[in-house]
Amino acid sequence: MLPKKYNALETEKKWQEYWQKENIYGFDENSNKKIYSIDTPPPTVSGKIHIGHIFSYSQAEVYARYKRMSGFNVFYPFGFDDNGLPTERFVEKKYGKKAESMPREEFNKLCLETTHEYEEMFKKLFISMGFSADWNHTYSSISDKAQKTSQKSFIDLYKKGKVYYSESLALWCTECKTAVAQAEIETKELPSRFNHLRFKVKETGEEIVIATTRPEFLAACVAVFVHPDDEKNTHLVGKTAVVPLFDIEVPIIADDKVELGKGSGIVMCCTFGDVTDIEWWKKYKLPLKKLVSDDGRVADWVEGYKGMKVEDARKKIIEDLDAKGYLIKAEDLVHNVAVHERCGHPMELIVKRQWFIDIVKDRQKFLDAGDKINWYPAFMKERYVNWVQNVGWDWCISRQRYYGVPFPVWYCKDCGEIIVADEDNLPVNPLSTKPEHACPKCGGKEFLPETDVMDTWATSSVTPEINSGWALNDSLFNKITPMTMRPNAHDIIRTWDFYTIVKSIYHFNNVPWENVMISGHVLAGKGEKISKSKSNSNLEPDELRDRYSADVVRYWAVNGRLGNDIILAEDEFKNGAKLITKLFNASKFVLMHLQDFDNSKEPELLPMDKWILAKLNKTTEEFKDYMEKYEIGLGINCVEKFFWDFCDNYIEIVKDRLYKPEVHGDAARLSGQKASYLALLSILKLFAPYFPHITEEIYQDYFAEKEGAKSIHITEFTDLSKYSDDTLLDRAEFIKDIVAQVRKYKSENNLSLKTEIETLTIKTTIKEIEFAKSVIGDIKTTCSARNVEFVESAENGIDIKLAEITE
RNA sequence: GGGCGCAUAGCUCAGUUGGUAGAGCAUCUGCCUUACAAGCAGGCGGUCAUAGGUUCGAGUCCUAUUGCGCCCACCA
Repeated sequence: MLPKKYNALETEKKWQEYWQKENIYGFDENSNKKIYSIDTPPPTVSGKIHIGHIFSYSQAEVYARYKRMSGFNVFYPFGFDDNGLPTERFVEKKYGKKAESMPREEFNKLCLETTHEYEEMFKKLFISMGFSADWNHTYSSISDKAQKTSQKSFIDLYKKGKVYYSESLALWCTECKTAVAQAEIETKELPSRFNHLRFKVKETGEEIVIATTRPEFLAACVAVFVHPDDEKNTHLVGKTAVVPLFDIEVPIIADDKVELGKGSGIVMCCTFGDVTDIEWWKKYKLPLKKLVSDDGRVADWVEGYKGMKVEDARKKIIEDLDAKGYLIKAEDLVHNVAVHERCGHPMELIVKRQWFIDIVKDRQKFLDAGDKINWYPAFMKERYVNWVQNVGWDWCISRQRYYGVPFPVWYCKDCGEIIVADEDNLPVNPLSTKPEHACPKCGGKEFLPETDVMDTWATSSVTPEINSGWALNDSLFNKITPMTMRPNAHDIIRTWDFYTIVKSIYHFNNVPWENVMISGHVLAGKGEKISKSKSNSNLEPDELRDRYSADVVRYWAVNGRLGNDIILAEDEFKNGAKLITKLFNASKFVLMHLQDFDNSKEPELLPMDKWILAKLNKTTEEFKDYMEKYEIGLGINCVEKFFWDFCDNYIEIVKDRLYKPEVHGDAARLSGQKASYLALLSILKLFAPYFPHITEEIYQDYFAEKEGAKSIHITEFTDLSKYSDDTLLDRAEFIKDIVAQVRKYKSENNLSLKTEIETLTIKTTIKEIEFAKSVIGDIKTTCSARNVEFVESAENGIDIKLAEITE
């Protein structure tokens, strides 16, 4: 028997342990059921799990449960992204030590230990939220399996000519001292100054004014540009400009990339202050002057400023220019600067050997792949398309860092030939091993290992391959790929989704998944991201779970529109809490009356009993329609709506029949029992994906024994299609309407709902009367009416004659 | 500058083939009703951002405008 009150915390823990022990959610490789595979996002192990994670992950979780109960063999792994720069920065911050301050091996060991500790915490939290992942299929991006997969991916792309090693321009973070990819850049508004500088034209001695925000690049100035249509300045074209302070002579060139009307209309081109500089440098084959070094300092060849940090050099050069009269004026301005998303530091452009994956050339292929995937919600596809169309750089995958998947690569010490590891030997660490054979080009036997590690996305972009055991030649690979669904939040469409598509297209010429389910973000306020500094400990996932229960938090997480950001408002948890309480109480009522029920009996059902099942059948159909469109919020909405109808109307209607067989007869009671049994069981199943704990509690209390399943979560939704009856649905609405009118009458007259009515006169059309007469017993008990009369009328209405109050 | 989303009750949000505006919270009135007072019944509260258009009918479709947000580009 269910207790009087539901103790969520205790109950939830109990069933979580049971599910683990009984391996309820394990993926069955030998099953004949159709497979539904999910490419679960591995959360980055670089801090804690916030409510935004729970929000997003719960949506996919509910979907996994829905598919499992729809008869699919669900492959739902779980992973952790625990390598690369985010992890390094996290560990550096936690211990207050920089990676370069200790031996590489020591640092890597520290990273590994720290991440494992956090992964355990993450896992516990997700389990406590009722996640039905198959915890036997967990993966970590630093594991041997992931490294092997990632290296195999690299080698495959290398062989296919899609990976290249080149000394070319890279986006460089002087704070993290590594190259980064375009996708890792954010824009930030930073204050700056527009400095108007005096240049001289060598041939005529004329003075020209050039405005720049980065005067420290003067020494690396390689040309000056004007717009070809700028009549004011076209006479300068072909002449030579003299750079102040440094007396460097550079050509003046016309190019329509110059923006008319900005500054003086004359621009300097340095290597490299911004992206336009690169374009001009390439287009006009200008010389290369490397001004910024790896650590963000001015190069040694720049007299007077060498070794200074770029920001310091900027200050000093402005002073120097001013002192010598070259600075005409300076305006303060705020402009958008490209910064590294991990550290917020402004990016530099430098030339250095890096490993790249060739993506720009194949944009169209990636766009085509995007077309083949179903995006839920559909408009999120636009973000993908928008990003792919604008990708301007090949994907730089090498990072001059320490903790990550190593490149399976050595270089011949003699001739520089690139030696790639043998696939059979993966994973390899070139730092501690050597190639098996001499250099194929020169026969050299000495090698230099590649010391860089791969970008963390280079590994997380092969999660379908890691999960399916591609690198292990696992039979699972063909079974579960392409995966059925990829869930993630919209911020990583441009990174995780895009890169995963790139890899899949290059490796298999196929899409990685059939469907993408995109979630929104949880915001702290309007347009305000949840950040660590703002996060309120009251609204941490574990706090919310303890206060409201995991089922309630899950309800909150799915109850919105797919893909939409939501503002965290604690009031919204009350909605779910209320529903849970109601579900428990209603179940308690139904089960109380089912203790002597024999489910094998098939009684002829009374009209209102048929009605509730017909209505539930319709609800189930609607539910499934929404779910197939990944609209899990709308799915539960329609179930919830039905459930309140069930409580407010059906239970009230059937109540008296269940309590008093001596008055209404055993057949009337049995009919009510049958309908109640089926209805509650179906309701529990429909709620089960959302509220896995309370539904299991109720199922185990009564239904498990009758139905014979080990858990409600491995049953399938009840098929009630034989009760489908649209005419009955209409007819029954009329009965509900009578009950509502009676309730309103009593409420308006300040009467208790159980106040007895001597005669209830129902005025309506002949058509409605017919049906109403067939359920007259139910009307009497629900309204507490001794007599019910019918009067034929064009308009619906009721008359009430109260019973005399007898003391 | 390009792309996308949002605008509905005091608050937070639903409303998906166009058909009489919904929920929770808040507020007011009443009710101990053999599941539930952490409850139940009922009330108050909305020219569905604005202006046009399509339609017998528009919160829903189209066009324009305004405000807010996100992504991308720009960063001399």
